[in-house]
Amino acid sequence: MDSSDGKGRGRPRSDAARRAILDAAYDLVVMHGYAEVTMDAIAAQAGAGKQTIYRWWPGKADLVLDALEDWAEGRITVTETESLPSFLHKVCEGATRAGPVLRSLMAQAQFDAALRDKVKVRLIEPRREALRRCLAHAGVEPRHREGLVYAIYGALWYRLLMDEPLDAAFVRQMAALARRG
Amino acid sequence: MDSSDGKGRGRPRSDAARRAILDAAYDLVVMHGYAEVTMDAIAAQAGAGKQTIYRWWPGKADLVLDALEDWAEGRITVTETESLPSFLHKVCEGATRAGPVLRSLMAQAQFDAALRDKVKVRLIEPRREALRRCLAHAGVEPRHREGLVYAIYGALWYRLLMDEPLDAAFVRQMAALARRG
DNA sequence: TCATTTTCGAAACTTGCGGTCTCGAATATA
DNA sequence: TATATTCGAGACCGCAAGTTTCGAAAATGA
Repeated sequence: MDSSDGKGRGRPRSDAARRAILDAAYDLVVMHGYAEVTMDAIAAQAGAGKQTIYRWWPGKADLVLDALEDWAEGRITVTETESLPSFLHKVCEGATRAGPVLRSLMAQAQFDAALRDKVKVRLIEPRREALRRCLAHAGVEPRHREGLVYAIYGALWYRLLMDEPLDAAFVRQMAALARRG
Repeated sequence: MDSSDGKGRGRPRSDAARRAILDAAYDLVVMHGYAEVTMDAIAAQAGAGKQTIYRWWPGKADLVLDALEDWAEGRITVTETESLPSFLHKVCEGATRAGPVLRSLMAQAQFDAALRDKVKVRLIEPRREALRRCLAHAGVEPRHREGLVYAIYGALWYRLLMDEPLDAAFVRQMAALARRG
């Protein structure tokens, strides 16, 4: 995304097209899976030309990353003072809904170091930070927090990637892991 | 791999070609990364025809999975009575060495349910079982074991996929997680 | 008002790679 | 020696990512 809102001379960018493309990308990937969704299909679904996509996004993966963030916007309502089980429940719910998108992004990131950095900065790190605050608020000792962050988000991704459900049992398991100590 | 050692009539399968292909696949992927390695390159490096590859493996991903297992054979010498830190150290070492192969397999598995099942059965599950036994031997209470299996292997994969090192600090972190309780 | 600039949707085109097909030579059995 | 199957090699196909081209639309500015 290159806003370039610099008010040039020509026809301004169509924000409607931008929205349509983001929505089409997110919806199609959730429905059919990343690999099955072609750029032509996204363009067609959005009623846009492919060039309009490639002018603003460098490729499929970056588009889907933006689409995911756009979708998650506002939906991530983690209040500061939230119990760990409640936090985990919300995170698991969101991750399940956006599952196909998350998985495909993580997968593509393995073939593309630049994308991997973006995923890390924009998806991974902010959520780690949120969990750290939650653990702090839950009274977990500082020296145990970092290990728990890796254990919890690690297990979450591991299960997501291996098609194992992020259900209530899993939430209890992780909450129990944090509690003892 | 379809052994088909049924002693048919024609020319027998060249085991030298099989070995050369597996070695070429593993080496090339470790060196250059999965996405950069083409089937033509593997065939050329192995001095084999592409048809010889496709006769015995259904596709690139399955070939690489076999190549990984072939490489790991014998290298996984987890003795029954091993301390958890020692176990983790060995696992991290192996995972680091085979890192590019592991990552690409996990990535490809996100686009291919059949491959995902194979990875789970042949890579994931056996190692979970080994860790379970190790935790049992270390005296971890049964009700905590399953959560720890997910936490530890989850964190390991999470770090592997996010390019974070599986170093001594990580081993200590996970060992500490298992110890408290 | 009208030239200029930039975007738009649409579609043809290029490229690269996974995978298939074909071929003659090699190597086994019966 | 006839048959069957593999071998290496390379031409070939199909599909999707990404590029280029085109005429129309929508903004600026003189």
